[in-house]
Amino acid sequence: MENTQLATALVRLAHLVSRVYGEVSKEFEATPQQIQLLCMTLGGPTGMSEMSRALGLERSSMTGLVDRAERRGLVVRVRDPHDRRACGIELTDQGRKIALGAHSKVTAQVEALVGEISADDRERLESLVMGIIHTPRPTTDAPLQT
Amino acid sequence: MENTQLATALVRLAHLVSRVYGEVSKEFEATPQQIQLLCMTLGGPTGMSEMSRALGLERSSMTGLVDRAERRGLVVRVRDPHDRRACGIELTDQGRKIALGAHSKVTAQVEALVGEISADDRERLESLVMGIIHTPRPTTDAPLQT
DNA sequence: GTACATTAGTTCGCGGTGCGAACTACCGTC
DNA sequence: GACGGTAGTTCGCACCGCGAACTAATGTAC
Repeated sequence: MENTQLATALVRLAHLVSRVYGEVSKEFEATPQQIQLLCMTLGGPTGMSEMSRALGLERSSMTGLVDRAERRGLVVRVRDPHDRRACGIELTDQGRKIALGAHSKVTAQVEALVGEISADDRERLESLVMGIIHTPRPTTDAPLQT
Repeated sequence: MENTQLATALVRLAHLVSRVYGEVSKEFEATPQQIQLLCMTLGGPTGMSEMSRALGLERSSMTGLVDRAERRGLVVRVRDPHDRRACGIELTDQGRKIALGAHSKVTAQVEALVGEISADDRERLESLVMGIIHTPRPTTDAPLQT
């Protein structure tokens, strides 16, 4: 039987990263999903459909998430000049501030999770994980930004 | 400035693992949190407090999660013979069946995420990730089972 | 140009989820 | 026995995600 310890370890690691999101979002009086949305929007206005694919959400869930973020003054919907059906999601000043701050915190705390490892180990780990996340997959999952 | 690519890569990996949970839980007509609860309970009856710590949830959230799982016939609450305040959570036959099935599926799909890597790389990755998850932390986070 | 298929996003109903305050029952310590 | 602490629950609230059904708009074939 194949060794399943790697899979179990990756699940636990994922859980630790989730907890980082939980803690950081509390600091910014937001929810993990809101922080995820804001960080993803740092790269510039993005369409609802593209974001829902990237986040693995149904379109209706995306609508709700953006509604709540908009209601808090963190994002605004902007018209797509080329497609009247579509709209882009853009950060407000407050949203951008929170996105940048949360991004830094999440990064710092995930780095803290990794802890003190040698430069060789670090490079190897990064290379292996990058290999995993960049492997093409059948389902559409656009690269997720933090 | 320190390289943040590792942190970003780990966040993306965590997201991929979350999506695995999402997909597997749909197959078993459950939610990711319910699957997480059931898998954790495979190791035998566990107290609410211990589980809430392991899952990073408030006690009231644990109560709700167990309520819903119990209502679905997946777990039962059992009295603690030594402490009338406490109760243990135990899997029903149906719950155990789902837990075992989901655990296999999650493991297989996380393995599929990892993909084809050399035995050396695989061993190295496992070692590095195990190092991360077993590093002691200030907050109590009991080891999480899948 | 028109008809049809498809896409983008929204609305609605539903159930699940998580938090925190406040509470009760119980245990441990002095 | 009194008191502090623990285990778990209740309650109110807001957030979250899904899927069916819908409208508006775009793209494609004829």
